[in-house]
Amino acid sequence: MTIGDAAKASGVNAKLIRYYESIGLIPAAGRTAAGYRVYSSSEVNVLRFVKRARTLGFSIERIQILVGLWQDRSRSSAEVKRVALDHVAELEAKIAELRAMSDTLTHLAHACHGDERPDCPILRDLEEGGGNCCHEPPP
Amino acid sequence: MTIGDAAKASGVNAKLIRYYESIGLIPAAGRTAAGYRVYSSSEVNVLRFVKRARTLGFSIERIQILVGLWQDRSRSSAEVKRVALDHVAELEAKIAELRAMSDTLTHLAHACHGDERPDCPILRDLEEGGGNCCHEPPP
DNA sequence: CCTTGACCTTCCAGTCATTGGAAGCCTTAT
DNA sequence: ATAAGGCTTCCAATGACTGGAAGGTCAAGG
Repeated sequence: MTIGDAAKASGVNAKLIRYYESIGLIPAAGRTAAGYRVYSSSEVNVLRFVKRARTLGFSIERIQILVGLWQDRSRSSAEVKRVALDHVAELEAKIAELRAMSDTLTHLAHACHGDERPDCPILRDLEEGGGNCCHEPPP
Repeated sequence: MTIGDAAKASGVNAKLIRYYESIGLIPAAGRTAAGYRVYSSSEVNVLRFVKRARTLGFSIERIQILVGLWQDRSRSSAEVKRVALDHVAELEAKIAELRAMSDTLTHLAHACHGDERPDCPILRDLEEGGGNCCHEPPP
């Protein structure tokens, strides 16, 4: 199997496979006499594992850990679970951050007429730093 | 006002102010005889605007548009609203993506015993590509 | 007057996970 | 023989910063 075949079989771009090899995420593939990389089905399985993990948003660093655990017969499921839950915590933090942004902007956009006039609460918020909301009376 | 003062006043790092200038997000500041950048309060206002917009997750590209609209007296609020809603749409798309990841992983982690044994549904999912979920019977 | 320390300047490099391109070699088919 | 397509390496770019090195400038204190 050449790198192109492995790419098709795993769903990971050939370019990306080389990159993963270069950063040490996957071990260096074998080579033909001409220098072409050669892949076995077990190496394709690793690539598929990596791809699925990326799809779930794991960082390369954590995927390295997961691959290590995957190939370690004496692993404990607790280790795997901890890595996964650490990632979930990061995802939730990011979601909360984006949620706050979206809610604020949605609120502002709702208050904006969206017509041909220049007056706009969105710009007013950006101008004032969002410190004083239009709905809260001054103390 | 030197760049350090402007940084304190705006909340934007001096290094970042230079970066914003280098990419053309803000116009080049005036200079003293010695070459130090000089800022007026109106320039600090622009920096604050940019900072607030970044806090809301706007890209530099969109902030450029927003600053332009902000300083355009003949703008229509509709234009501003469209930029904001485009961004909200992107935020929501990203949130949905992260939500899906988090939910999948939370589900898998829940199914994982998290003890000293090696058996782990999380690794099984990564291995199999998440294609066949444990709870769905085969057709 | 000189030094110290805090500022300012520019430029270069690295982050993260890719993606793109250029230049050149190898294999297969016509 | 040649053309197409795949493979190789290396370099550069993405977005939005952040860090550091090397050197110039300014105000205060000895």
